Amino acid sequence: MNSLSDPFEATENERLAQIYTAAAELFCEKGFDGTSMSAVAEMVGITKAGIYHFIPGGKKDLLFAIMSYGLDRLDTHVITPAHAIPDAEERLRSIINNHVRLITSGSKTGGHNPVTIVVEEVGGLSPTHRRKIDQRKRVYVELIRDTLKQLKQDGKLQAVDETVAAFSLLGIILWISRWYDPDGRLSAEQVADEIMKLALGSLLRPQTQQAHH
Amino acid sequence: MNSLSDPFEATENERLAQIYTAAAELFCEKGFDGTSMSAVAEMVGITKAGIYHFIPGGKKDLLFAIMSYGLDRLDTHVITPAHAIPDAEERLRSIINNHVRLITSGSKTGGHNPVTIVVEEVGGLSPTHRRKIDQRKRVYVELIRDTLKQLKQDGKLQAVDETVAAFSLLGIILWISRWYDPDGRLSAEQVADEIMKLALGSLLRPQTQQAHH
DNA sequence: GTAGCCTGACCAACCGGTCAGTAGTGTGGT
DNA sequence: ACCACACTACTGACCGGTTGGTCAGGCTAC
Repeated sequence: MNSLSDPFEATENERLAQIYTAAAELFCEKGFDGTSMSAVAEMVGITKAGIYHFIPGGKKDLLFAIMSYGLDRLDTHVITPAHAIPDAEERLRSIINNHVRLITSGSKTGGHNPVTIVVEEVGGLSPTHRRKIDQRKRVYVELIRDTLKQLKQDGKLQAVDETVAAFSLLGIILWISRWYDPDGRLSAEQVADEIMKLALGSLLRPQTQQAHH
Repeated sequence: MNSLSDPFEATENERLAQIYTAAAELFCEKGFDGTSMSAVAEMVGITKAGIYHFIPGGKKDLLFAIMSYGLDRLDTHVITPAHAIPDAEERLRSIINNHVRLITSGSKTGGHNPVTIVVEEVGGLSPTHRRKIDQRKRVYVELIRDTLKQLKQDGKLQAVDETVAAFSLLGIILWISRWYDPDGRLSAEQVADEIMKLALGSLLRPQTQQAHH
């Protein structure tokens, strides 16, 4: 997707990784329009002109790169593992668990992570970039919806609309970053367990629910 | 709350109502920082200086007024009716139903409504205004959580954490405005029904669930 | 020497906000 | 009937400051 592979964790191109990390943090904190290039530069420790030496495309390309990275993380940690699971119920459990942990673990590393930025700030993208981002998001939604449809074919799904159920599940998960406090009463594991209980409780038919360890 | 009562529906002070409506639409569309005063003025049909004749407090006060109006709508359509219902299960049904309909009906009137703006853009407020908005939001969360606690005392609640459940319910509802299409396959009533099914399915214990007409 | 990294000075455009002034409208006095 | 006054609604010009972005050149390191 990006010309550079995983810029956030690169050991070479250290400056580039610093820029992406700083921009991601500031975009999450103050929003895309509320963050200036000078602010990003200051956090990295160089001049604004220095930023444009590494990011020739400017601010919009920065946003696109960060969103792409967030979706890359979703791909590797949630979507790809899910594709390897044939059983629908097991796949749904995997999706919920991995996505919740992706968000809660991200908020532990000093605030916000690039995974949550993808949701908002789509307006700051160029039409071409926006189409790419939107399509990747749609792929994820369809993964969830297809899993629910398969669950229905297996006779395990309650009498609910799959589309509404898929979006509701997404709403629960994406909302976590707004209220979860890693130093609070509940650990990330507890939150993941509770979300799992809630989601499966409303989706699976009672007789098919079974305890999981 | 505001020095002017319900500026969005006032027949007098027509210009003021126009300004609030235009600003709410633009803030939802492009974000607070992404919207300029000139843009608001242009949509209303007057000059930027003309805006400051009606909104002496400037941009921040505009945002605060719009958020307050959104919370006013939540108060009158969701919170106040809920307080009148002593039974916890019935009260929960009322909250879900009214809040979902408030959001779906709002998106029918030409895009976004001020109810959804309250969630984001809190960073644009002054500390004093932010405290007021945050406190009103907290009141609503506690209404839901208290209702769940009472449900637990009644023995109707499944074995779930009330806080996580309350936030998850909020996540489902607030996320609706991001995907609901009033011209789409599902009507507002159908969406409300589906959400109700999903939410109650994960919260109420099976033996206590009963069909509602 | 030359290639990559980075700076300081600079640019037009735009930001939120101010202000003097004006057109129109109604009011009161005579 | 007429004028003087006041008030509201609004404009156009303008302010200092900041924005995203550029560019010529300097400083290393190989």
